[in-house]
Amino acid sequence: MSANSRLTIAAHALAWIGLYQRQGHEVATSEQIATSANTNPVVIRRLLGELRKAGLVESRRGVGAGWAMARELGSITLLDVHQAVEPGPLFAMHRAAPDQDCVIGYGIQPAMQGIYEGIEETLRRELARVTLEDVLRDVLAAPR
Amino acid sequence: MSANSRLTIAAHALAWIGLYQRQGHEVATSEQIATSANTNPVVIRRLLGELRKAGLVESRRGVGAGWAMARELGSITLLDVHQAVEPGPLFAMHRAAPDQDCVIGYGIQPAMQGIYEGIEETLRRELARVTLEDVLRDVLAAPR
DNA sequence: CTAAATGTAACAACTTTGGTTGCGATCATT
DNA sequence: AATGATCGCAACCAAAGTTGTTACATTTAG
Repeated sequence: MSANSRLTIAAHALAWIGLYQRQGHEVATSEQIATSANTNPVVIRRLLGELRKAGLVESRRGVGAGWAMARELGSITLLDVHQAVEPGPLFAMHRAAPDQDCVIGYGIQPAMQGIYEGIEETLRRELARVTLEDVLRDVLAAPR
Repeated sequence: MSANSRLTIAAHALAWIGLYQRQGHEVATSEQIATSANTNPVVIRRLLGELRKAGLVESRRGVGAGWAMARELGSITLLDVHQAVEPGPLFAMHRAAPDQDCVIGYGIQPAMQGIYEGIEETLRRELARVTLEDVLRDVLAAPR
């Protein structure tokens, strides 16, 4: 699987905005976040754009533009973030439909879909147990 | 990600071999399995090659060549299969190291790694609950 | 010796991911 | 009204991963 870094970067950006606001600032810019995450501002804006669609952050344009949390860090879980930035299932089915004249080919997809559904439900439950407040706490707890 | 179909195809191949052997055959060929899975024999051989490295199947060459289970279906879990064919973590870190002079940039990776480790452990536990015997049963239980 | 299948390398097509550039739209401040 | 910083978004690119395909040497029972 091509593991990607979307969830990591999204959590990074949200923790950054959350901390920055607690330090008294109104909004954070994609440029500031990109510097911290060592990536391009457009990458950050793309991700934050999806998080805005999900209602997790807000953006302002014009003078004093930037990003702010739309909800408390403690009320947002990694599941919210994951669903906002990571579409699609964990495991894929066959690229081309298997042979329907074969017993295995006929039954394999419903079988695996049922199994995968249970696994993904467990994954969702686990992601939902971690809030951005937890993430920020862990980040700040790093030694030195 | 990019979700891929390795685990699905591997489970398909193993269920096919297992059922075929229960029907009294010694070995199954990559050609037969590829027909059922609607893919190329080389794709199947590649996957089975990794499963052989993991000790789940055996292969014979020469006349009467093909593949056979090395262990009982009931003793192999989807975790075994997953670990054999899907290397790497579920979630990736930043592509380039984040800014170590930033509090968030400094602490984000250890924080997320700790969180991800817990989630992946849960995923492993869940995969380990399903055996290939369960998969074959579900496959054969498909209606019609 | 032969035929059938594995083992493996090489390559192509396609998709995903992340990075980059460019530019119009926005808007508080002046 | 002009300005300048920033967002919003489209377009494009490079790198990597996935799957399919061809080719061919190797193996081995009969």
